[in-house]
Amino acid sequence: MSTDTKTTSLTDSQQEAVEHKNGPLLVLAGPGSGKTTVVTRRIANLIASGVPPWQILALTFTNKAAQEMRNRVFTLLEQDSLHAQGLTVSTFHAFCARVLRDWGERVIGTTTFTIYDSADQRSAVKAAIKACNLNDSNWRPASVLAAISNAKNKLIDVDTFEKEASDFYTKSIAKMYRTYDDILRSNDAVDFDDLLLQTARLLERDGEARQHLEDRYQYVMIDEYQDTNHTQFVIANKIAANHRNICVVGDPDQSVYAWRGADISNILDFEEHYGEGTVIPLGRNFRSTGHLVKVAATLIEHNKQRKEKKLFTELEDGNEPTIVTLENEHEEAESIVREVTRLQNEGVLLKEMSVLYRVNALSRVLEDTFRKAGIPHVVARGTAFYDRKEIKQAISYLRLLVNPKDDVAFVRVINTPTRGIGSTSISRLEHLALSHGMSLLGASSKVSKEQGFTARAANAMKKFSETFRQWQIDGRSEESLTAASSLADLVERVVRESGLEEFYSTGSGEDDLERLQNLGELVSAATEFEERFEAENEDSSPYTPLHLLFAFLENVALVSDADAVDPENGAVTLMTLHASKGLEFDFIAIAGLEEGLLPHERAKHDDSQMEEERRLCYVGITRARKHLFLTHAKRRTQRGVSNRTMQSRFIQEMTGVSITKSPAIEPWDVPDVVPEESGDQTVTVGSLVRHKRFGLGKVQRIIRRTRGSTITIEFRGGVKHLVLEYAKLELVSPDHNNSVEF
DNA sequence: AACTGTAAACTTTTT
DNA sequence: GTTTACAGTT
Repeated sequence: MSTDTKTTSLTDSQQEAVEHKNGPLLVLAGPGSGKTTVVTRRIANLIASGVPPWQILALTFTNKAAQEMRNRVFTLLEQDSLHAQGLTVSTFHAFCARVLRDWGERVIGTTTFTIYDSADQRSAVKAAIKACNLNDSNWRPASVLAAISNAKNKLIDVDTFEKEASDFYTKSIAKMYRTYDDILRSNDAVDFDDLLLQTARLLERDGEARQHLEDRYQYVMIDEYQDTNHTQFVIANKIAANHRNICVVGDPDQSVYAWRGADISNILDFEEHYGEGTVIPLGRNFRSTGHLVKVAATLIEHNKQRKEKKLFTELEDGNEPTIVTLENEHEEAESIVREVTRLQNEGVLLKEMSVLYRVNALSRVLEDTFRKAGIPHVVARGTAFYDRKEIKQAISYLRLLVNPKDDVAFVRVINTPTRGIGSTSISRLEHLALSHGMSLLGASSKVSKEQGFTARAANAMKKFSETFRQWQIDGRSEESLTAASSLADLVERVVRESGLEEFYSTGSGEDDLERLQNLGELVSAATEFEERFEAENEDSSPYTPLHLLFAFLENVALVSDADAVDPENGAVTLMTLHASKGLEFDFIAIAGLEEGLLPHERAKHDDSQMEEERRLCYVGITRARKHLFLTHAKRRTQRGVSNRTMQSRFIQEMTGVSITKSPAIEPWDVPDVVPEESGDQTVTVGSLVRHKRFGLGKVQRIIRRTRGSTITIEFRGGVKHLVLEYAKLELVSPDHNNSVEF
């Protein structure tokens, strides 16, 4: 809630939570109950009552949540002209990364580790499966990884896992778990789960580290406590073991991450864990109008494994939620776009509207429809930029620069762009590195023809390692310490001297120009990061470019989709239900309320998973302040095939409260928001057409078939042969001979 | 070694 | 409908 100031009045329970100082405290905060207000005011209150800010640790799940909390505490404190110097507000993962930067030597043997993303994890686990001589068609990387991740979330390290393994399956996993971890260790790398697991192990095993951290953080706060896993519980619990000043905030009804190892008993058993703890329920909803609160409450009451909790509001009844049945996903998207337009005319701002869905795959049709209608929109995908091929390549160069032991990064870049080093040369190098106990980059400087390398490969490898040596020397140089943009300079230099820039500027590929621009954007991102970093660390000693690069890469590794939600831009936000947790909008549309989608197919045969789906729906509904628009389509095309659907059981469960069911839209009722591009338009030889990716082009030739007609078009970047039905061409100027229908 | 085209798997949700 | 893996070709 943006209206938060020190003078806003609080309810008695809110007040009690804010003033609670010592001892364990659980705040059971229903949706819209002013949770963030309570947490931020409590922090401000602690500081005002004399607690030094650096003794306070507040943990969240996303960077965005951390940032918002930090900002609001700062705002509160400024009015009292106090300082928040040293206050730690961070995500669990970023906090653990920082702890391991200080103490990592004792658990993982290094403090300068690289954080592996899911693609890196995949490479590592594939290597592990191979090293264990197991068949990788029986052992799919994804499921092995899931098993390992599961163990790590439950604080089961390799040794423990091995001891407990009894059957063939578990023993095989144990073997791969060990090999996988060995690979990570020899590469000086950790995965996401390791950040938590290794921190927990540190706290359990190392008295000195534990002492240091519990002395430093006298007050611990955890947001979204229902989403913590066992490992996170142990981390918080160890830090707070002695002073017991732990305050957790959460709502069991909003627990939607059990699939990722979140352990709901953490919040349910809080009172058992901390005998004399205080529990404060916040049930009054300040966010949503009456009808919406009622629908949400009615739905969640269908969950059986649930602590009964009253959810109520004193706001007016407001609008009734609308449920609409549509023929297919295109009509669905159109109906949402129309509703957005209608509300926009009523004065609701686009940035106060959001469209939610169960799976990312649903975003495509919605996106297309919004684009065609010309309505500003953003898809919340913070990770998308860093998933791009060219960005991954550049990042791999940078990672190898700060961590020469990162063999996964080495393999990714040694021959991109191509330098005449193929798979045989690489496996030869791998053997060489293994027998000398060296990293691949280290070994690459030592190759010679005598070891069986071709002259071309040997020279290319030597040149490659020499480039890195030079970057390292310059990255450590004291000279650039005072330079205003040392990090951006370094990134730019790596992009250039790695050959990536040249590769994409001279390449013949159609999206090369875009890729080149993205590389430019990476440099801008580095500049931005550098400015922010320096503003936040003003009084620290100057950093070398390599130090900055280290921090930049850590930042890149820990971005999430939810971080991309920017309330400042005037656009409708499209995102998954999961990503919407913790946010609120005037208008919420939820698409795809169908069996198999919401609830998802995989939850159908498991009661507790089904309840999680219901909670997910509940989370979505409770994001809305004033308008709720629920849709389902009778047919939906997924993976290229159209299927009949059944409406979600959740729709039935919500009836009994006021709901407006709009009839399906009749064909003649479809407004002109979405002009069909094809229709009766024709493309002919000589026509000017526009293609989404290739741009403008001239039609040279058309080969007609009943299905799959091919069309030859001359674009600026070259001649292309496309299948007419799929090309999604836009006619720019028609020509009237030899016409062909779309 | 590098490039090209086709088969197959894929989709739940994410730090 | 998209991405990745692999096989075949130059």
